[in-house]
Amino acid sequence: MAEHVYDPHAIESRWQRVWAQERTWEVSNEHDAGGRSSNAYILEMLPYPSGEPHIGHLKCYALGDAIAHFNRRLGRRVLHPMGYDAFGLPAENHAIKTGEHPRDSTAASIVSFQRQFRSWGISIDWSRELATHEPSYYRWTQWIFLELFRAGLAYRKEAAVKWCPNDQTVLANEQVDAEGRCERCGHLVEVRQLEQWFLRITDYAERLLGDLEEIEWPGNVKTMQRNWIGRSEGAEVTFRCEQLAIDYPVFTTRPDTLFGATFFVMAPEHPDVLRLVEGTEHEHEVHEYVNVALNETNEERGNVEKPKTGVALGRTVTNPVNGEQIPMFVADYVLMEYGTGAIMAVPAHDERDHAFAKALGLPIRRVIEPAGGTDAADADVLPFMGDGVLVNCGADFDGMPNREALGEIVRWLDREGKGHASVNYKLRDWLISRQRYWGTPIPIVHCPSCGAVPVPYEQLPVELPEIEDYTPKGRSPLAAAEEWVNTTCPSCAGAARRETDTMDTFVDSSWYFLRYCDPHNQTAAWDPEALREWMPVDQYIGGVEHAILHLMYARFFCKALADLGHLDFQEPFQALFTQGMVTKDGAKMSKSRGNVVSPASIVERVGADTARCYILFVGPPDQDADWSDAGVEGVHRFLGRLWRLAAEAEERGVKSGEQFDVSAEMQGDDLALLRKTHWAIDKVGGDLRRFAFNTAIAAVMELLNDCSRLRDSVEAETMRFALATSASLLFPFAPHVCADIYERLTGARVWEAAWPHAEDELLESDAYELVCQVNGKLRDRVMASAGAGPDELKELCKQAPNVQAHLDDKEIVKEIVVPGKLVNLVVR
RNA sequence: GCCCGGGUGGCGGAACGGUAGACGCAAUCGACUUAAAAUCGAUGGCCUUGACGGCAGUUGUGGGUUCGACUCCCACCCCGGGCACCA
Repeated sequence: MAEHVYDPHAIESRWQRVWAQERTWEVSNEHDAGGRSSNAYILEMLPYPSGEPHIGHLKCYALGDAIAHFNRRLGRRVLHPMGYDAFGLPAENHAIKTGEHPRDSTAASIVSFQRQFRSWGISIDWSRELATHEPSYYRWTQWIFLELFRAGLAYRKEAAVKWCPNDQTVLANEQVDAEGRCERCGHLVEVRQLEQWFLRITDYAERLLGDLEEIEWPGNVKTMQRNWIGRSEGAEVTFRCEQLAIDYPVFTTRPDTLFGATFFVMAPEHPDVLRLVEGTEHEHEVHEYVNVALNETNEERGNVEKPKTGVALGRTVTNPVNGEQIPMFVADYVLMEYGTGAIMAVPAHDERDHAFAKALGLPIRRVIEPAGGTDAADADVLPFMGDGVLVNCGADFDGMPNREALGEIVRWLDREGKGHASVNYKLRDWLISRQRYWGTPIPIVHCPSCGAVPVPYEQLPVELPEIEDYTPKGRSPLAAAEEWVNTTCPSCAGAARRETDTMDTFVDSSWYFLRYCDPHNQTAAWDPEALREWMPVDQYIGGVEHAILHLMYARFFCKALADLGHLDFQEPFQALFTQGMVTKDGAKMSKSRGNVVSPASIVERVGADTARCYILFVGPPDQDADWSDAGVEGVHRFLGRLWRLAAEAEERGVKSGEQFDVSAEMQGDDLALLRKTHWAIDKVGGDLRRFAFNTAIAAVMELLNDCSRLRDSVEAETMRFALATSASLLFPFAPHVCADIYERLTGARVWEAAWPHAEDELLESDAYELVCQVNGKLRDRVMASAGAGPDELKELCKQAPNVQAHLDDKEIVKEIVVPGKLVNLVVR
C-alpha cells in the first residue's frame, strides 16, 4: 500500500486558490427565493492593523468562521466581511519615531493581515473589504458627524477634560483607567480646561439601558453596560442661599432623609465656590483648599480610604423641608461631574457624610430608626443605611416607614415648588476630539462671524492634509498645515479656519458594520435597502474588552441614526459572543514577557487547519485558553489520521457521489459504525448551536477512533460514509483538509453540501446498558432491550450478579426505575 | 466595599439531578525499525502474579435537600474579571 503523507501546505494552498478564483464566499444584496429570513450576518470585530495578527485574532476569526460555515451549510446566505480599524495612535506614534507616514505603516500592516487571513482560509467576502482611514470610508464618518451636529447631538463646549501629557491629547472618560492612567500608554492623566467636541450619548441613557432587554448578549456584558450607565432614581431638591439669593439644586436618592441634612457640600470645581467666599475671611483658606484638591491625581482623590477633608465657606443654605440654616462646605469627596456638583449631607444615614461630619465635628441627626423599636443592637450604630421609620421629621412624617415617606416628601417638595422626582446617570457625554493627526478630520469650519459651520456635504470628504511633523505640541498637528487650515466660510464666504481636531477612532468603528452592507456606494453611506437585507448583525463576535466602549458607542449610533430616519432598527447586534483570551503558560502574551506565539509560525509548522482546530479544541471559547505546543501536535496527529484513513479508503476503491449505500439493514460492526456516525452528526450539530466547539471536535475524534478501530472489519461503503461525514462535520473548523477529503470520497464540494441529517432510528439502539445501583451506588451493568418496561428492568437488575451480592438478605424498601438509564434499589 | 465569572486526575478539559474524568496532552509498556522519528496497539487508585473479578475513596471546605448531587439550597475559603467617594 502506498505511503500516504498528510501535507497541509499543499492541501491548504490548493483550496485557498479555488476559493479565491471562484470568489466562493461573496454574496450579493439581491436575495433569491429564501428572502431575508434565510440570510445571516456573521461578524467578528474588525482588527486594528498594527504589525502582524496575533493568536487572539486567530481565535476570533476561527470562531466566527466556524459559525459562518455552519450557517451556510444550514442553507443560509451568509454575509461575512472584513475590514480594518486603521486610524489610531500606535501608527502615529510610530510616525513620530521614524518619520514614516502612518498611511504607509498602516498599509504594510493591512497587507500582512490580508495575507494571513487568506492563509488561515477564513471564508471572507473580500469584495466588501474596507478600511476606516480611506477617504471613501471616512467621508461617511464625517457625514454621520454632520448629521449628529445638525440634530444637536454633536456640540462643542469648554470642559475640564482628561489630558494625557505623553500622548498630548484628550482622552474620553472611558479611556482612563481606575488609577487615572491613560489606557494606551499608562501615563498619569491631567485635567485641562479645553474647548472640545462631544456627542450627546447621555440623551440615550434610558434607551441604551432599556433595550438591553431586547438583545441576546452575555449577562456579564449587559451588567457592565448597566453599571456604566448607572441609573439612579431620586429627587432634585433646591437649597437656597438667602444671603446671595442663589438656588442650589442637589440630586439625592434619599429624599426620605432630607430632615437629617445638617450641612451642605460643594465640589472644589464648582464654579460658585470662589464667588461665595470672595472678600470674606474664608477666601484664603478656601482658595488654598481648592488648589490642592484640583492638583490631586484621580488616583489620590478617588481613594475611598483617604480621610475626609474640606473647609467651611462661611455661608448657609436653607433646608427646604424644615427651614433650617445649614452651613456650606467645599470638599473633594463631592464630584462635579455627577448630579449638580453639590450635595445635601446626611451624616446619620450616609457613610461619606458621616466620615466628613466626624472629621470636622459637625452635628449628626438620626431621622430613621429600625422598625420594631429600639431593641436591635445595631440600632444605635450610625450611619444607619437600612430601612425603618422616620423620627425627628415633624408631625407629618414621624412614624412613617421611610420608603413610603420618600414618595410623600417628593410630592410635598413638588407642591411647594422646592423639588421634584429626578433620575440621574453616571454616563457622561462622549468626548470625541483628539489633538492628533491620524484620525478622521472633524468637518467643521470656524468662522469669526458665523461660528462653527458644517462643511457642505458635497465638499466631503475633508481629507487629511500632508504634514511634515507629527510630534504633538499640545495642539493638533493638523494646525501646522496652514494652507489646509485657512479656508473660506461655507456660509458667508469670509476667511475662516478649519477645525484641526480629529475624531476618536471609536467613531470610525461605531458604524462600519453598516458600510459592509453597501461598501461601494459613492452617493450615500448606505442604501436603506441594503441594510434591510442584512441588518441587524445576527451574530457578533469579539473580545470582552470591548464590553463597554465600542459596544455602547455602536448601540448609541444606531439609535441616533434611527431617530434621524436613516435606519429602521434600534440595536446593531442581535446576539453577541465574547471570546476568552489566549494565554501562554497562564500569562497574557506580550512582547515584554517574550511569550508571544505567532500564528504565522504555527501555520508554517503544522498548517492552518491544525492551528484553527486546536484553538477551538483547547477549551470553551468564552473562557481563557492556554496555548500549548504539545496540544497542537495532538490535533495535528488527529487531522493526519483522518486524512490518511480517507486516502486509504479512496485507494480501496470507493463508490462516488454523495449518495451513500448504507442502510439500517446492516449488522455488526457496520451497523455500529453507522450508528456512531449518526450519533456524531447529532452531537456536532447540537454543540455548534451552543458554541461548544471543543466537544464538537471531540465527537469527530471519537468517530474517527471508531473508524480506525473498525477499519478492517467494515464494508468499504460504510467506511466511506463515516469518513466523508467526519470531514463534513469538521469542515467548519478545518476547512481545507475537509474539503480535500470530501472531494476524494464523494467527488463533491463539501461547502455546497447540506449539513448532514441524523436519522432518529439510528440514534436509538434496540438494546442498551442498564445501570444497576444499590443505594445509589453502581453495582452492575446489564444489557436491556429498548422496549423493556419498568417491571422487566427491575427484574433484570435484581438478577444482575453483583447486585445480588449486595442485596444479600436485605430488605428492598424502594425501587427507582429510569427507563433507558438505570434502576436503583434502596435496601435496609 | 459592591456586582459578575470560576475552583473536577500530572495538565487542558467532559458530564439534561442518574455509570465522574468523554476527547486531547504528558507518562509508562509493547509492535514495526539495525536504530531513531513517524505510525499502530496497550496501561492508568487499591487488592489480585496477571486477566477475570472485586473493593474503597473522590469534583475547593463544611452543612442541607434527594432513592441518587460536579450539578440544586445555605455558610465559608481561594482564584480571575468589572465597577468603585456616583450622593
